[in-house]
Amino acid sequence: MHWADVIAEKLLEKGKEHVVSSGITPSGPIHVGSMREILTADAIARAIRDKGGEAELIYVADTADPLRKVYPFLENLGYEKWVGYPLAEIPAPNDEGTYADYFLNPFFEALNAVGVNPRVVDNYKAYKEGKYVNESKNACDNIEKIREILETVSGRQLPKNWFPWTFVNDDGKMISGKVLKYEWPIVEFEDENGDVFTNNIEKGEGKLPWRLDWPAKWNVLGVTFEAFGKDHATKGGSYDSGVKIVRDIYGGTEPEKTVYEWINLKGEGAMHSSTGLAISANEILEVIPPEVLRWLIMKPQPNRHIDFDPGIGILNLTGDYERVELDYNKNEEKTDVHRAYELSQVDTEMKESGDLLGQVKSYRNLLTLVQSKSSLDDMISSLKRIGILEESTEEIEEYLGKRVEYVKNWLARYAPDEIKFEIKKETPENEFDDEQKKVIKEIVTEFNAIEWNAEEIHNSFYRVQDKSEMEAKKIFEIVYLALLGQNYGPKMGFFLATNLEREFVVERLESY
RNA sequence: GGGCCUGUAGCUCAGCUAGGUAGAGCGUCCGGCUUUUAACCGGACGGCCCAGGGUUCGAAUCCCUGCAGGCCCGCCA
Repeated sequence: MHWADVIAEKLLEKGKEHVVSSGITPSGPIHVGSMREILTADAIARAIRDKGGEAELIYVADTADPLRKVYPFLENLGYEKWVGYPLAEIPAPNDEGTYADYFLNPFFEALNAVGVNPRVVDNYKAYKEGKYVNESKNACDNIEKIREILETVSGRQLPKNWFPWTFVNDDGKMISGKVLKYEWPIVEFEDENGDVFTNNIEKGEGKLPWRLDWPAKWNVLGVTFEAFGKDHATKGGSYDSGVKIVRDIYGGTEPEKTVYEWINLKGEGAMHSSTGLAISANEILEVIPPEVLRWLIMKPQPNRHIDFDPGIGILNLTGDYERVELDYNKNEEKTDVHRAYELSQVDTEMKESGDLLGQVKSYRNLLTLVQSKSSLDDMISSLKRIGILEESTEEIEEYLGKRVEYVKNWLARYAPDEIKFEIKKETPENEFDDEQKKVIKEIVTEFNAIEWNAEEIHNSFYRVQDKSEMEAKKIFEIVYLALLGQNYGPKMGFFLATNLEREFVVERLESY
């Protein structure tokens, strides 16, 4: 059984209705690794619904968190002065809206593209609206109990004057301080300079510290399931303390959990936006279709790490997906791999085979097409000319246009050189010997005689092989050299028939 | 120091929750389709299931002890 179904069944044993929560702090560009959290949650929510349960997917944006430091991507933008302020109150790098929105909005676009539509909870607003009042009061009234929990579970010593609240000073900066006086909902405290401030907890001036904030979310939102990274799962970590706090302090229950592994950039290590070693979710969606991004995460078990290779690995990833797609449509009996394919669909309604363009839509074939033709119109008329496409509709053009964009972007940004080629406008310099020149003549003769389609072109290479006793491989090389200036290239039949006029090819060959 | 995950065919992994004669994809080799930027179809080769112990009629699967790799323990997914 697919992992999402296993978890869903376990959850359904406990009840029919579920709240599946996930969340990320929008402190920078939200990268592919972060996608794993919400896509894992989404898969489980879908699996619950598929089995007749009800599931609501919630995304908590931790906009109340302070900016921790000046990240590499913030250097020289004057963010030093904003360190310590809530992300919801800091201006965006482009000065339009808040810092949090600046990073959240593109992420929501990405979520929308991959078919994830959670209810968004803005944590900053939630505090301001008093959503956490009960939990905050319980926390402030039970300092000693909480102290004991945190000290036992995490094994660390809390400061003498520890108070379960992160304060803000009059500027709105989040600071630590020493409590002078507490009388719900007002807390009076002193910062390290001896300045005295008051916060009204009821009004969300300040927030609960993380270890209390997380279980408060569980309680307020009624979370029954959450997938989170292993940093929170360590023994004595925030999940462990959260369990005790939600039970003993807030009077609720902890959610079921799944711990997922990180996504590494192949050969470089875990993605991490603060070190710049990360590819954002949006960047990836410019290079592969959304269903393939889902596939990247749906296929492996959550507890296995994923090596993401944006280079040649993209060909394997897309090829893998396309192979399973064909297999899915062929087989009645569905395996876990097929289930992973279902969960990779952007629309929950399964479409009839995605066979809109047959083999042409394959990433690999489009690589050839894109590198040979300058415009979408050219591509479409080529496809029509050789009969792969009977008639172009608006739907097809839009579909093909999107796929072409992915491939173009990949070629420009990540593709290794071996994959790239260019049809040379000027005849490339080649020193062909007599034998090769003889073969060229025979190729020209063949090309002039045949019907200009993929199959015939291929056949002609083998006829020349028989006549000339030169290996077909060598003959292919000659033609690649003449057209591309390199001794390798895309599948010849499809390539020539689709992309080049017979006259052009013949003329080029005759010029040697 | 504490913890989590992983260790099964050359590679990537499934199988382990509820023990019952070892699986897939890719690669390799052979054959076919008149063959290619790492295409398609059929077949074959290929594994002391990390090691050692235990439970059991029976263990890749459960328990214990090691070893190796990755990672986490700072409100970093």
